[in-house]
Order: sequence, then structure tokens, then C-alpha cells
Amino acid sequence: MAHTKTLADVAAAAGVSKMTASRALRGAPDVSSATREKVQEAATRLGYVGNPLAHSLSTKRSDLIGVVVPSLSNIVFAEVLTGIADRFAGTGYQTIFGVTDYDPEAEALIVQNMLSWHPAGLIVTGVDQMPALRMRLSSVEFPVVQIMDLDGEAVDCCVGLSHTRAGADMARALVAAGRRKFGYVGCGLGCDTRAVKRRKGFVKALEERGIPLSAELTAPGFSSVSAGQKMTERLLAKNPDLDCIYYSNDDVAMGGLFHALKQQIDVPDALLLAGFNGLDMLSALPAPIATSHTPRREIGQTAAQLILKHLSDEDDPGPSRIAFEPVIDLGLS
Amino acid sequence: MAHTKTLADVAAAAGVSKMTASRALRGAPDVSSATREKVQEAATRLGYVGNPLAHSLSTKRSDLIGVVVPSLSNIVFAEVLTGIADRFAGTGYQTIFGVTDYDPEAEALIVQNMLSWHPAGLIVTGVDQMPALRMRLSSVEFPVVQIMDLDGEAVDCCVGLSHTRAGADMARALVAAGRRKFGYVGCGLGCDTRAVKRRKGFVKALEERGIPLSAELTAPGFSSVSAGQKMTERLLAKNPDLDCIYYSNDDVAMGGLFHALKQQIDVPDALLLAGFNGLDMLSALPAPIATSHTPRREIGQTAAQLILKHLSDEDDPGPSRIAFEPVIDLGLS
DNA sequence: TTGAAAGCGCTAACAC
DNA sequence: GTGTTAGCGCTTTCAA
Repeated sequence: MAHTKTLADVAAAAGVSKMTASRALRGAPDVSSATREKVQEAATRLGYVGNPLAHSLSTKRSDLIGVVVPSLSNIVFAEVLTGIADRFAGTGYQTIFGVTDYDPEAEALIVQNMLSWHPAGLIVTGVDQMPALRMRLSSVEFPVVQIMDLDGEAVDCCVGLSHTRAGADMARALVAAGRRKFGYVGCGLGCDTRAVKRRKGFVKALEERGIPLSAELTAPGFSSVSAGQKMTERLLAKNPDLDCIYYSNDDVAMGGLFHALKQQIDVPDALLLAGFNGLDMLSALPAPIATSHTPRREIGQTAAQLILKHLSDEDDPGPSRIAFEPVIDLGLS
Repeated sequence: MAHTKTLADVAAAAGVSKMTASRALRGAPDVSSATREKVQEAATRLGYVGNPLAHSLSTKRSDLIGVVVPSLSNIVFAEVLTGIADRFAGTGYQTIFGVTDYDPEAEALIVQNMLSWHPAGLIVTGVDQMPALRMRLSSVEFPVVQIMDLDGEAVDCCVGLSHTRAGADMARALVAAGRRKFGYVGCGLGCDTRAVKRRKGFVKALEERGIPLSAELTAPGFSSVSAGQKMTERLLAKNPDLDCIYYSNDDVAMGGLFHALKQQIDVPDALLLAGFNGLDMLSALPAPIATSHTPRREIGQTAAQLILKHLSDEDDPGPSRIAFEPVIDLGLS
């Protein structure tokens, strides 16, 4: 590509001015269809590709959508991203993304950096940003969507679910299913505020029914199947009489199941395991894991949709708050 | 953000010209340390954030790194992305990414679109791009790294492993472990060229030892645990005498394991299951799955590192080809 | 060591 | 309907 074709080249080739070419290519209303065709023909012939850099600098608005997630090793966020990418595919918007590793300061830095690109919209995970970042976000002039979590105050738009309530709902469902001796196993509660909320809702709902949490084991570090396995082993060694364990998520719960299978523990009759997310994989497991199904992909799509709506609407539709209801599935058929 | 601060503001505040401010901020050599400090002080005081759009337009080179992967629902690519993001964190480069859904035409479109951003580098998955895209890529003036696959001709740099050989190695290891009646189960071979290569290497290595593939079941659609479970059930129903099944990857193999566990099949003694990737999760399973451990994260980091090297070096280091050797683990302790 | 002019490729705002 | 002018915010000349 010796010399990238510019609008000027197209205009020259079509025998019109740069402005007319620009208008024609963007489909502005006031261009005669004759010139429009001339210009389009010239553009395709030259293989003209617009320069979004120049475009954005001129309009002070890029077609970039910033997306910030805490982690990618967790399949859940990968699915959310897929939903986002899905919805933006073919719209001309480009997603740029950042991974915070659950570090609020890293998040602030990443967002700050994204802002310098003058994005058309921003999607960030959760509602628990640092105060400085919240303030910064509330003063931007493009749509901001906070996803996954509804427990807290949103800056602008918000798509997700109440994790506190999800935890409480699960507690009620498990009690209704006859469980009484509860254990809890969690990973990364130091940084995953949503897992903390679920645990809190869970414990509170139990207490409201006069049932204590009999045992608990938490660990720093990211959640993983193997962590779940080891922690379950330790928890059960000290508390063999539990009839139910609530986990910070499905991954950890699967580790618990694998331990139980090895130990020939009767799941779910003797011990019911409950996670969170409703990973597809669960349906294939040799024994059931109770879970709350969350629409990850849909959350991503909805967030993207919301941004598109804000960008297309003449009149700003204002902040929205879209709540999804996780569906509890105890897996007891 | 009423009026975003520009370089002109900083310059004015520091009492110098725009040019001097620009040079000072970029750390150009020929600026007196006195003015440099003045400018830097003014910049931080005003909260100045450079505009990468203008910068890129001017230099005709952005700080964007394009990353194209076939899918995100597969944890493998999420891990590669994590590695890439890791390495670029704090370098000032921004990754923009696209998901092709294993569609070569979508890939061509996405890359074309990325090129218009004048990225500083590009990372694409595999070496099997459409000819038109290959040609396009070979003529760009920034580093291009193809990742994951080494079986084919690279456009520029290449980081990954030979899937053909990985399949063959696994076949040899399984034969050495005494297996003789082989089955194969695979998903999405219509689009996942790397899985196809592994299967091909596997079958060929078996043949070289005079062992045929006794049974095979493939299906369109993306790989998943549940697909693996169902397909294994069907395969074993017709071929109960298999003593080993090779899967297109670990996900599908896990589905197979779950089926076997339900059926009380003795894994691995009666039936050995083999996948590919070496997912962390495998170590927690109640029965072993043979696998080839691939360094996903490391591949991502290496690709990023390669780009950084090309961008920093005065003299172009030229195309590199970095091969990783997957480590086979039969899980038979 | 510093500054002034010109321009990256595009578009908003006016003329014609 | 179409062209002209003047930027967007930065950097690359080149001159001082």
C-alpha cells in the first residue's frame, strides 16, 4: 500500500470536491443520485477505505466502544463480551477492551485511558468503581452502561441483576428443598464484590429463617475448579455433617462436585451443592449442581443495544436500569 | 468536561509554544530541563491528557494493537487474550479486538476494518486466512503475528505449535500406553482448522503403526461439554469395545468423561479419553483425561512481546517463528 | 533550544 | 446540489 487512498483521491477520480465526495459516501441527503453513484464507483474502484482517525478527530467522536471487564479467564465475562461483540457486529462500532484483574485502581487507569480516545460509549463491569472514577464517568457526554450488578447506584445506565437477591433466593430455595446444615465455600471475595453480595444475601436469608451458616471456608485468589475441590475437601473433613454447600460460583462448585464424586458422597441426596451462573457445562455433569442461571450473553447484548439506542436517538432516552432475574435450578429432577 | 485540555492550553499555561510543550511531554532530547519541568508541571496541573486521535493522525501510526480471535466462548482464546493484555498492560498500547466466529470472510472484514485504524501491530489466529487477506497482510508495514498454529506458511511472525504433530504425538503416546481400539469424537471440524490438523496427524500416526481408527463421530457446531457427552454416548452405543477415544479438545473430552462416569465405565482402565489443551480444570476431575498441555497465556504474551520488540527495535529483527511444544500428560499416575 | 508554518484526512458551517 | 474555508489536536519540517 504505497499511498493509502484518501477522500481527496476519490473526489479527484470522481471529478467532484472533497466535500461532495464525503457527503456522498456518508449518504447525506442533499447529493444528486448521479454524483453519488459517480463517487461510490470511484471509491470502490480505488479501494477507498475511510480513515476513522481523521473522522473522529473532526467530529470529536469516535466509533470506539470501550469495554472494561475484571477478568477473561472467567468464562462468564468472555460470554458477556461475546454478546457485546455480537450486537456491535456490522454496526461500524469497534470495541476496545481492558482487563482490570479485579483491581479498582487499574480500572480507573484503563478507563481514563479509554476516555482519551473519545469513545462513543463505555461499558464497565459492576457499580463499585472508585469514587473518583464514578465522578469522572458521571460527567462524560456519551452513554455509560454498568453491567452485571444492580446492587448500588448506577452512574448512567445499568444492566444486570441483584446479586444480593440472587444469594437470598438461592438460600430460600435450598431451605425449601429441606436443607438445614449449610456450608459456604468462596474464592476471591477480597475483590469480587458481586460474590460478596451473593454470600451476604445468602447468609441473611438463612438467618431470617433461623438457620445459621454452619461452616465456611474462603480463600484469596481467583476462583477455579481445583480451588473448589481442595476447599471442599477441607471443609468436609471438619464438617462431615453438612447437607448443603453454597459456592461463590459454578466453577468452585464443580470442584466440590468432583471431590464428592471421588469420595462417593451421594450428590445431591446426602449433600447438595449450589453455585452461581448456570454454566452450560453443568447439564453434562454426572451429578446435579444447583445454580442460578444468569443470561450473560444477553446482558452483553442488552448493554450494547442500550448504547446503540442512546447513540441513534435524537432525544436522549435517559438512564435505564434493566434487571434480569436469574432462574434458580436445583437440578433435582 | 466542559473543554478538554489541549496541548495549546498546556503550552499557554507554561508560557511556551505548542511545539515546545509537545517535545517536552514526549521527552524529546533537545529541551532544556527547566522548560521541561515547567511544561510537565502545567500539564499535571491542568490534568492534561493527550489526544491519541490527533497524535495518530499526525504520525500516521496509532498505538492500537488489533487482535483477532475466532471465538471467546472457548476459554482457550480468552486465556490467550489475557496473555496479550498482560504484556501490553502499561506499555501505552491499546488492544482492539474482533471475534470472527470461525468465519474466514468475517475475519477478512474485521481485519480490513482494523487496518483502517493504522494499528501499530496485528495479532491474528491461525495461518489459514483467505488468500486475499493473506496478501493484504503481507503488504502492511507493521508487525503481524499469527498465533496458535505453525502448520502452514506465516505471513510475518508466528507463535504457536504444530497441531498435526500434536495429534501424532498423542497417537503415539496412546499406542505406547497399550491402546488399540481407537475412536474419534470431534466438534466443529468444518471451521476449526486446527482441530482438523490434530485429527489428521492422529490418524496418520495410527496408520503408520498399522492401527486403524475404529470409529468416528463428528458434528458441526461449536465444541462443548454437552456435545461431547451426547456424542460419546452415541459412539459407545455402537462401538462398546473401544479402549480409547481421541477428542477434538478437552471440553468435548470432559463431556465424554461425564458420560463414562454416569455409565460406571472404568476410566482410564477400560476406556482412556484424550483431549487437547490441558485445561486447568482437568486436574480436578474425578478421573483422568489424557491431554496435550498448551501454553495459551504464554503464546499470547510471546506474541505481544514480539510486536513490542519489532516496534522498539531500530533495525527490524525480521520474521520470527516461535514454536511451543505441547506436553502430553496421559494422567496415568 | 525554541518557534512558526504547514499539514495528517476528515467534516461543520457557510457560501454559491 | 455543490464548493470553499476553516478547523479538530497533534507533529513534522524548517527557520531563528
